[in-house]
Amino acid sequence: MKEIRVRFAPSPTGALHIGGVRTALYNYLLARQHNGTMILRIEDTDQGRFVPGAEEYILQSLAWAGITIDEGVGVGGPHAPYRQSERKHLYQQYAQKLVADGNAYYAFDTEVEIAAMRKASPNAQYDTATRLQMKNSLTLSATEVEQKLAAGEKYVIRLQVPANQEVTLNDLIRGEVTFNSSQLDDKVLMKSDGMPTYHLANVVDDYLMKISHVIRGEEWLPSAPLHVLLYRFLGWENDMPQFAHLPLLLKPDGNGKLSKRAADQMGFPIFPLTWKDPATGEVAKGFKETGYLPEALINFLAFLGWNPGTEQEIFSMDELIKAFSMERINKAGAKFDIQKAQWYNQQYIKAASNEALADRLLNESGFMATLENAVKIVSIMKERVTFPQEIWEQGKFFFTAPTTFDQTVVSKKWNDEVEKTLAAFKEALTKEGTLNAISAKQILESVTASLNIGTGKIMQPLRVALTGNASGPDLMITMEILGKDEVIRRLGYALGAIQVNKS
RNA sequence: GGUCCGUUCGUCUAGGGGUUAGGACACCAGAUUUUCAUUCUGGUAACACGGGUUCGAUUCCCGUACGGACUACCA
Repeated sequence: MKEIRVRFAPSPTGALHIGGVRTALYNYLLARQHNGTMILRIEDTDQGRFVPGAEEYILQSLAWAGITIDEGVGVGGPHAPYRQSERKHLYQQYAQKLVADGNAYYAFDTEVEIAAMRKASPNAQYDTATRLQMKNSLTLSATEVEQKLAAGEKYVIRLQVPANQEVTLNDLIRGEVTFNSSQLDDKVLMKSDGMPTYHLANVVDDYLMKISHVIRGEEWLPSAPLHVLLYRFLGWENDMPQFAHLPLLLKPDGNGKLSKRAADQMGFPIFPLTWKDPATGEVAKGFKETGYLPEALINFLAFLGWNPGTEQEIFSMDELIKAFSMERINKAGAKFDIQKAQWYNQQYIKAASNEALADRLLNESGFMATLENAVKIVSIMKERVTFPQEIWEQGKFFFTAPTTFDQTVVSKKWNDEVEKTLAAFKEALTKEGTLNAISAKQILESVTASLNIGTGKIMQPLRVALTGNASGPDLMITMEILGKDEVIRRLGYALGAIQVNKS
């Protein structure tokens, strides 16, 4: 079998969209499964849309997601450079060959002239039907063309699409797809600024870089026959890569392509990392900063449009690599269900090591704790949260003594009897040595037994006194983490601050 | 408008000429838990429609409807 060489080829026009991450992922999965090569090529042929920082952002995003690049921008390789702007000199010769062979031509039309042609009839485009009314090397004499070129007049090179030919491509996901060439327009291959368009550049580069599979979004399907024609005219049809057009990621509600606007409305991220638009200064929070674990996001993304055919839902990257297959990619677009993403994240948080989570707590929460305590806090909190930061948001009381107390519990359960019991508990604690979850429970039980009060009556008030909250993790372990002195201190404060219900 | 692609629970999907149409998320109920969350158990819920082909179609074929993508000197 031919060596698998795939490429992810984004253009640096802004932050990498989550759909782009999935495209990169599928490419990566295929490459890794076959010991192939994953290539990153930057398609920056549109100088007008270049956004500073975008390329670096793409690199960082892929790295965060765990998608490693074997060859390309950032790592180099035998086909360098991998930035199309730096390959500019390569494309002209292929355009020239197409012109020489009668498969492309020079066109000198102005924007205004083209607009007028389009307006003239309903479905007009620059194609076999209209090209002879336009200003190009097909309608101008050879000397006129020479003169215009010599005079430095602006021109583009357009593909001369043959009339009425069936162009069929075998898409790995959709099977045979056939187009009639008469529907295709004479796409611009070389722009007037000397840069190639996407169509020429991607065909030339994929050929030169020996790409075996072009895996890209479905939005490219309509222009795929054009690319087939290009391979044919360039004499590369036998080396043409296999095409696979991926189903689109759709908005969660309604229809249409998932967009930043839709994501903003629904309140979830759409970029892997936080992105600050250099032009507007607008900041968009990323999946990473929202608290998504890269492994969870990848697992979720892999399942949007693909599934292993088994009932297993949790897959590590290595498992995905083993299980992945192009045949099992779906045809229909998939709505982006952020709730499922959250569920995945929750699963991965629960499975994450306490050490790793403790590390994040210590580094990101701004709270101080011993490593031992951090590990304990994380181990009881991680079962209860979806995102890492919720561990310290919901566990804030571990670090800061409460000054306000849950009013519902106070008004319903705080009374003289409770106060007496808590005071006795506090008293009993002072006589103890070290406090841990087991001894805390024993002391509490002996106090409640001696005062003849049900444990159930005291638990909620005790929790409120200690944490301010009506609910939370296991109270005995909470006390162990707080430590004896702190528990006594908080009890003392609560006893003084909370008003007894006089009734 | 034109071209192309698509259509199984609300969502992601499995399945495939004869099935109680399976799983997961979400939702609902119950159990467990000192609380909340977790966990466990159970439940509601789907083959877009119309023709064919067939003994039989959700599955194959053709239409229709609906949805989407594309329709730039953007990728």
